[in-house]
Amino acid sequence: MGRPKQFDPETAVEQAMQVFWRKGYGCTTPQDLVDALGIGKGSLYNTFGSKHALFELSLRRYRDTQAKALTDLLAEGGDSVKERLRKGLELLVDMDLADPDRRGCMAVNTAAELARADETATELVRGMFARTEGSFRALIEEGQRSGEIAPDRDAAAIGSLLLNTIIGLRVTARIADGPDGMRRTIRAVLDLL
Amino acid sequence: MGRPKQFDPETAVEQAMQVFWRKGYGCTTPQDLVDALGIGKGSLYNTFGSKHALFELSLRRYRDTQAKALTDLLAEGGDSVKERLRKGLELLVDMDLADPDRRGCMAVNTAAELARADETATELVRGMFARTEGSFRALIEEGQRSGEIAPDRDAAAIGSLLLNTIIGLRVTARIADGPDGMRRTIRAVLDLL
DNA sequence: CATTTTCTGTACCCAAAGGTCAATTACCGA
DNA sequence: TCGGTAATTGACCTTTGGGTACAGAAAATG
Repeated sequence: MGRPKQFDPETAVEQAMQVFWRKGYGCTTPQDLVDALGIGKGSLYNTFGSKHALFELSLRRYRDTQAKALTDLLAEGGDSVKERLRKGLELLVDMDLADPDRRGCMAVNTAAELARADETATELVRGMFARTEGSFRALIEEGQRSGEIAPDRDAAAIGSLLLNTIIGLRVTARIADGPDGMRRTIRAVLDLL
Repeated sequence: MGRPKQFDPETAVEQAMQVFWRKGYGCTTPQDLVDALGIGKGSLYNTFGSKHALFELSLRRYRDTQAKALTDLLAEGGDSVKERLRKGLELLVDMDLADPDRRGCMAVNTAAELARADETATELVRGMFARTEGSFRALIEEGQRSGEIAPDRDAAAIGSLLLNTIIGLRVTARIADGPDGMRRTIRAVLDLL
């Protein structure tokens, strides 16, 4: 009962996520959000309570859409493990560089901006990183079972290395002026596998 | 002539750098700076002109002290190349984790926060990254000359990989709850060399 | 239709950001 | 010792941040 919302909260969170992703938490103002969501400040605070609460929802949404897309991509069968790795990394770089705002990864940006200052956000980022690391590790283990990767390699360590690699790549995506350095990085890491 | 400054500007920049490093540019307020430098707001603006100008000085100072320390460390002779690499990476991780504020790397944090919004800062960060990448590459080439590293490896690509590795590590340092993941990453990257 | 309940838009609020500006103070050289 | 110059202090200013309060609007229920 009562008056129904004139806007879709999920859509609003999606739009808020885009803003936070581009500007970071600190540099996003209530005005930015009001403009982007196309609703009044009253509705915004009535629905979400605070800028921080909306940020948390945005970060969760990022996890459930963007971060999930990466793990799905890696889990997809078809090619060989190494080929999937190569495609995944290159797709990531291409997407990051194609973004006109060069936002990189929202989780990485949040880690750099809010670690130690926002425990909830930090924990969400930790979770995303752990999940991605697990996907990489599973992929390596699959490669070991199929004989594509030497079985004496430490799959967990290589998983950590691969997670670390994409974190670095997505920071670099924010400032790189071209794809060359990042492609070299990908080449090096794949050659070493 | 005229009244001499009651404070040392270099010391002030150093203190400002510590604040910006910890809080980032956006979250540092004039009040924070006034408190940390122990001078009045008038003196601050009279001497440095603006928050942004002081930030730029701080970032340059970071480059000339912190970033330089890393390249110096890598250039130091003595051990074998791989040993120097291992020591350099482990020292970096230990230092980052020992920092009670877990500030990570100011250049990396700046890239995540200000890329696209502050061209001067972005350019400074690019410069630091390029210099570090060059140091790594030089180290690899030294290892190739000494026969420690296979000469058919692409030294530039491995340099990119190593730069990318420490960028990732220093983001991770901000949120990691322990050293294990980072140590695994180091182990993996060294094993692969 | 009246009522209840929730949403919406506008006005408003306080603190702080980022900075400016006299008035004052301290030094240097003549 | 005194004038000129530059640094300092602290009050002040405007805008914005982040949010609240409220009056009215629009539905579900009876």
